[in-house]
Amino acid sequence: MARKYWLMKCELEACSFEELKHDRPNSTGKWRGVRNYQARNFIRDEIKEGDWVLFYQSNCDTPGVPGLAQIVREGYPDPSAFDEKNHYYDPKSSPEKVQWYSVDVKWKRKFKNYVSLREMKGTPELADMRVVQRFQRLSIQPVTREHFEIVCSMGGIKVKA
DNA sequence: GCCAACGTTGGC
DNA sequence: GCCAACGTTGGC
Repeated sequence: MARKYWLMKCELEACSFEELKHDRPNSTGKWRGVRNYQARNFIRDEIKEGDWVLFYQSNCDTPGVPGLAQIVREGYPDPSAFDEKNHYYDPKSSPEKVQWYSVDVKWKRKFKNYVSLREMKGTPELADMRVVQRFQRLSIQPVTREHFEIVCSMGGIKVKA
């Protein structure tokens, strides 16, 4: 199975790229609380171990991609949905009838240059990338290999894909 | 803090 | 099953 590429949004407040590297065990973050069906389907069905992730920081002064992560654990039931005290609790989900899924991502590589959304919007080759479309809210987006490589080169690194 | 878009909910 | 109301996302 060919390796795939994704863009995953994370609110800066929830976990920055630096926090992922330094503050999480083994530099690995557990992606919890996705409550959108399209994003859920990607997590459950399509995202595979070894896939590359453009780690995207949203809801901050300069939204953009600081670097790369990689999928280290494929879709598994999101435990936050089962926990009544959790903000993401969903009574419609249970271990018997799982609604929502998690993946784990590991910090991989920081770009030499931060690639801001603004720069991506200004790059004609990225015009059909989802993240640059107006009002594109989907928090997990498939990325083509071509777009992935362009973003990496904007970030000043070369990735052997 | 504003506000457009869009997903979800719930009354009918 | 329609659709209005409401909530959330997220750039600006």
